[in-house]
Amino acid sequence: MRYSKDQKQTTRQRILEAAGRRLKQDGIDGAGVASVMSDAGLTNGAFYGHFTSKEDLVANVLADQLRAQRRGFESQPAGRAGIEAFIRSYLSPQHRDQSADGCPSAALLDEIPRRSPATRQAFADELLATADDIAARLDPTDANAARTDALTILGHMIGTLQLARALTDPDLSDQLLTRGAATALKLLDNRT
Amino acid sequence: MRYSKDQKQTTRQRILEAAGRRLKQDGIDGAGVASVMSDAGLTNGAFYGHFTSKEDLVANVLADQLRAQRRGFESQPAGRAGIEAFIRSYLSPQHRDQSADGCPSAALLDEIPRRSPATRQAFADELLATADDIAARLDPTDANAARTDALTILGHMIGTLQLARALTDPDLSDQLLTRGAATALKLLDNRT
DNA sequence: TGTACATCAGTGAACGCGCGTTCACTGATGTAC
DNA sequence: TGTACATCAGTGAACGCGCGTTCACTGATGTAC
Repeated sequence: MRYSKDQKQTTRQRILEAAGRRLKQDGIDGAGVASVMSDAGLTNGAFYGHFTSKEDLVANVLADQLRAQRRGFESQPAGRAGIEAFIRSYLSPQHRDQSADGCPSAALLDEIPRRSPATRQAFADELLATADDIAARLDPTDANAARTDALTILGHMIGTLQLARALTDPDLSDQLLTRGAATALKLLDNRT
Repeated sequence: MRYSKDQKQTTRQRILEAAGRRLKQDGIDGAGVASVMSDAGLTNGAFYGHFTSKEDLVANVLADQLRAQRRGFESQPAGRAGIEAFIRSYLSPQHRDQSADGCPSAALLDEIPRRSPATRQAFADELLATADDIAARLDPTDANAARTDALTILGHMIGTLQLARALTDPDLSDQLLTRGAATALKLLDNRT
């Protein structure tokens, strides 16, 4: 069958989104091409019309997910208030309980160093773009120091969320999220 | 062949150690039973004389790795100085570059929530034991608040190390480690 | 003390299965005349 | 405008491979007599 003009791009995006959810839910190694394609309402074979390999998909999914997250951050209120809103929603029980819809870094960060150089670079580039978005609100006068501070806050948030997800005691996990968010806010205002 | 009295225990420990390195290097899904056994100098078949399944191995490896890390922490100087030494060595370039010999949480934390309930519980129990060790040095008078603070510091350290490993720019990664360590020490002394 | 046997940690080939990937094919739509 | 053909996104069966797991077997050592 032949489809309308931008059908292929639409399908590609559908695969990327289905893959985003699958990878974040099951891990990169745990998410098979067949299940991703099935989630996207397609069959195996169509995959290689859109991506050259699973690793090519992984790189594109990570970039796509990080861009989507960045768009979410950019839509927050300007300045410090936007960072605060981002931190509070990031370290919320909802985010903890909805990995498939959540931050790709929290779901997959420790798997990144094991991927191909191209995948690692795609991830690093997009993550730095997010860090720079945060940095621009932290301190527009010293981009370099602000970037490192933004990365430090991101690392703190990612590690806290991962740990909250790993704990089996729900009350303790809630307490960690609350404490972690308070700490992140403190890092915002006390950067020296 | 029949072996000396505690040969089996020794072999089991050898498998656990080989598996620890493999899992931390290749991820849980990425580390096969055959390669673990080969690393331990054994063949496939012997595996099931020691563990009932790969998942059984995973739970035991995580517990074993966390206990070993805790022993390392306990051998540090007493009090705050010991925590400081722990933080500095944790957020060092050496630790970043030697995942196989390093912290199991940094290598595997985002994979824990996808494992079986028994594995998750084993991980959570041993991690909390470490958190309580740290907490005891933070504030012996309020164990509950200190535990949450210890978890917050641990989450911060784990996320920072993971992020430093994921960055492709070595200078930026170094800066993040330095900044992350300074921040961790600040969290130590400024717990309110 | 010497011999026969039982034990059991470890061997290594084989199992079914799902993985990533390939490829001959389909068939609805756009294009040419 | 109507018909014939080319295009190409998607189908679905098949490929080799490595996975976790099973199992009949080996053979050095401990035990019994």
